Amino acid sequence: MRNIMQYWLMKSEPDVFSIDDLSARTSEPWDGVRNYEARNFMRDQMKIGDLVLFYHSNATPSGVAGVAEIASASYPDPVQFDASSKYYDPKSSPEDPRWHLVDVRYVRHLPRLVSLQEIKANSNLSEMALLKRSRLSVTPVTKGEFDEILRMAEEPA
DNA sequence: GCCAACGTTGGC
DNA sequence: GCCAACGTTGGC
Repeated sequence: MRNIMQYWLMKSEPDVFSIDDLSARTSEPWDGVRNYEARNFMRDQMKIGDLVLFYHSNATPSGVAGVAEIASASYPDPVQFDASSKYYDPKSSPEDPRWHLVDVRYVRHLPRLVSLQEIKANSNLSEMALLKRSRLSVTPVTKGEFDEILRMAEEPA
């Protein structure tokens, strides 16, 4: 039986790691997430091949810049054990890791950025978790929402 | 750079 | 277990 494809939105600050950076790599471990709900999505629900809206946060403007895909099963985030990392977690251990991640792989840039402002203005997207949970860096997206964002990117802003 | 939203920590 | 203090996210 084949798995049902799921859709996600993952935020990254483009000054730190942008869709251009992702496109230059084979895949990227999505490390540093330190929110339990976001972790649970990665650890428990993401499957290889799920599609991701790559969202630029803290940007001018912020918005969806591209598409990525989940490229690995979840595994413990290695930087949680690295005392020199800003993401080091002294309460975690390899025997009982607290933080898990997945690898993310570039699929494509959108023809243009679909801004947060446009997303807010589109009544088809009013239920997006992005809008309801503005601080969560990993959120689920419905197929309808995913398709709508891609459709918007094909049209002039 | 400001600050509102909101998740986490820790004293009690 | 409550909740005030604190820290972080992210739009503007």
